Amino acid sequence: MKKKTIDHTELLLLTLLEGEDMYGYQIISELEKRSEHVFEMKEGTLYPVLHGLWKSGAVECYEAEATAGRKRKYYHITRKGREALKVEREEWQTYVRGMEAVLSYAPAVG
Amino acid sequence: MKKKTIDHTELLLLTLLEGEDMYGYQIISELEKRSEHVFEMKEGTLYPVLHGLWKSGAVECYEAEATAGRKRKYYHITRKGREALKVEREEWQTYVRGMEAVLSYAPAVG
DNA sequence: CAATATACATAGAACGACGAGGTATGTCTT
DNA sequence: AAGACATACCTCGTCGTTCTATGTATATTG
Repeated sequence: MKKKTIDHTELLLLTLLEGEDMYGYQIISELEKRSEHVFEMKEGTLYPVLHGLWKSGAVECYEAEATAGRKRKYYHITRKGREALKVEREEWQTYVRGMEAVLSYAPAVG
Repeated sequence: MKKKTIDHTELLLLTLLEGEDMYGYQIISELEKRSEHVFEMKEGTLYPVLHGLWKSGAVECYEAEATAGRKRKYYHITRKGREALKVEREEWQTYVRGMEAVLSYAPAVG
């Protein structure tokens, strides 16, 4: 546990994209904002995962120009992505339930 | 997120050992029991982590005979281990807080 | 015009967890 | 008594995930 990993990266990304289409850089700043500075995702983490989601069909991608020549790649969640999100959300809940059970364990009498 | 990782292994082990001294095999079965079958830690995961905790001084180790020639290695949490546990417990809580904040995010009005 | 922020991307290293394999003893069944 | 199964320990190699470091390019600000 030395390393501070973020984990559940896909769950976080799909959750953000469920609300609205976003581009990479925006995802990083939104994630930091919404998590109240708990998560500071690095670009080296984000882009490979994002591309993986695209390859698996969980997100679609389109380019848009912001100002002048500044190009952004927006990502849009697909039906497949929403299904994956549902599964991962349930896995997360199971995981937390397990952790809480162990952390707050009180042995049964006897 | 294909792989079902246990993660936070040290936190789980130290939590168990805070309650009572345990030996490896017992840790695995206790963990499965207390987590309501969410965690099925493998020996290939457990022993390296356990040895790491020993090397870092978080646990002490002693041998005891169970029945006949059956030998068990019991692990006992140290003061150092309790301190580490406290830190990891706080890190876990921070992590969960961040996750919950993102997962249940409702944008502020405006 | 240099520094900083935005915006994308990848390669290599580090680390965690697992699968597969190994050793040995005790117990239960047939 | 043999074989299967559970207990109990252990390690090595692999794989997946994340980070660090680095690279490119444009826009803004001092």
